[in-house]
Amino acid sequence: MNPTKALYSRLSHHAVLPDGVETHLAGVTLEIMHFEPGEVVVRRGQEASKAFVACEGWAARSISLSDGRTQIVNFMLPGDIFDLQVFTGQPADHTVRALTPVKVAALSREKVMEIFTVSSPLAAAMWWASVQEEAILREQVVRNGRRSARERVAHLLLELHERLRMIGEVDGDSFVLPVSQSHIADALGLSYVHVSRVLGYLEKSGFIERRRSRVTLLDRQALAKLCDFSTLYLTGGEGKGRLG
Amino acid sequence: MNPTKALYSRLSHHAVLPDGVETHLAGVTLEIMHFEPGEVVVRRGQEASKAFVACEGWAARSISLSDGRTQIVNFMLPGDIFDLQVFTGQPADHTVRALTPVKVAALSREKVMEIFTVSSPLAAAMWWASVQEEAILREQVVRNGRRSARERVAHLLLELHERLRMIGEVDGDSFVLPVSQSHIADALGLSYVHVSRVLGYLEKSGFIERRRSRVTLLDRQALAKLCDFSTLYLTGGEGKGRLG
DNA sequence: CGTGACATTGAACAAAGTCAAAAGTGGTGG
DNA sequence: CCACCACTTTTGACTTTGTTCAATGTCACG
Repeated sequence: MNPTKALYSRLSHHAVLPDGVETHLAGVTLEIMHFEPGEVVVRRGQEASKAFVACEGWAARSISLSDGRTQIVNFMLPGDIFDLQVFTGQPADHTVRALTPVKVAALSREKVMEIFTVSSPLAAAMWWASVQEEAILREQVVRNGRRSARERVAHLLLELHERLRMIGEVDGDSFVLPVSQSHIADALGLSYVHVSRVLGYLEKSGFIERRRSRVTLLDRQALAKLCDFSTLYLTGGEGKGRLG
Repeated sequence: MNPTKALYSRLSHHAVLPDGVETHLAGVTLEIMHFEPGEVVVRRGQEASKAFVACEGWAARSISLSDGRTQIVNFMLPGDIFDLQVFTGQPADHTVRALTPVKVAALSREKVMEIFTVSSPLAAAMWWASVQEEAILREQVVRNGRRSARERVAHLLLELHERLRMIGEVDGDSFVLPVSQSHIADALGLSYVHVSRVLGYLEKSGFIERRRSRVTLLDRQALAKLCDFSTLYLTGGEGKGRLG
């Protein structure tokens, strides 16, 4: 996906962006970078010098304990903006790693400033993106803290479906889940063995279907009920948010 | 605590704030609000119209499932700035509730804009605060996702100690923990019964001491080792972060 | 004193983890 | 095309961790 397009489609999904923004965006030159699965985009401890816009592929932000236990804090999908902390020049507290072949657009500190200067609606849109990212993070806390394994898996599937829907990467109720069960386990704070069991259960019970890495949600309603899923945190209510 | 002072001391702890900022801050009129324990500061679903600076007392941001299970997403201490999402005018995805008698300063959308306009270092400082809040949130995900009950409790105690230290509310290695074990349980994704057991264990093993609501960390080193605690996410490295 | 909220403790139970082995899956090179 | 490789997924047996239920204790405060 074209980086301008990825960013624009993501921002415009919830924000009423005024005309001309797309042009502003197009005017910002971006440095494109590629990463293969497993490669590190941002390393914990390194001072942040760039922000990123994901264009293609999946990446994960993770934090590891010294004994090797790893928690994936969130998945990053095309259109996601991350590491806007660039302003503070602090070392990253997390590592970002490509899960599939990934294309990202890098934004230097100056570029980000330029965006903020050039277009205040755009600045607001980035603020919006950061607010949404935090909401996703909060929901992740609830998911790992208060939901059972079944609920966690169902909830994650629904979240991913919704987020992918926003960027046009779903085919009806089905989408490609290009990560191993072990990654899902690291995101949900479970063992990969248990994730396998739960996915098996969801499939046998008719909630989902799996073919290769493609997942189909056979009954979104039932799944949502199973895990008390609400899209509030993703969409910010039914309508589009105001900006500016 | 004086709201200007709370905000200033919090911001200055990690940011090199230029002279004059304190004056700018003092110039911003703030609306002070009080809440008693249990009272709601921000209700889930309500459109955000104000941001807040906590001045005195503890509050908690929480999200509940429809069957009553509750997750405290984070504790809010004096100096914390929250709900800066005010810009987007979205409904809150969470509820903020006072845990002790609380004093907060409310900032209307216009006030926040004013702060951003009046002082760009101050704007940067607020950005910094929001970056730190996100880091705390990420660590919360790791804590609930990949740490054992013992580790979670120890980790939370160390985090609170550090955060309280930054605002001058510790007495050496001891501090007041003005919340019930049931609140701690809701923050850590555990049952309150188990929190009681773990605190009992930590006390019997000589890691901590409890007297009324005061906790003393008898061996911070050992506690930190027990739960793999690092202050990186709170302090952003050893030195002060750059801003602006 | 008595009351209500909070904390502790024990026993039975359930959920998820660990360990180990077998069975797919997909990619590569002969 | 097939054999081989590494990786991922599945499955079973067993263990561990934390929950639930219920009773008992403690403490501040009227």
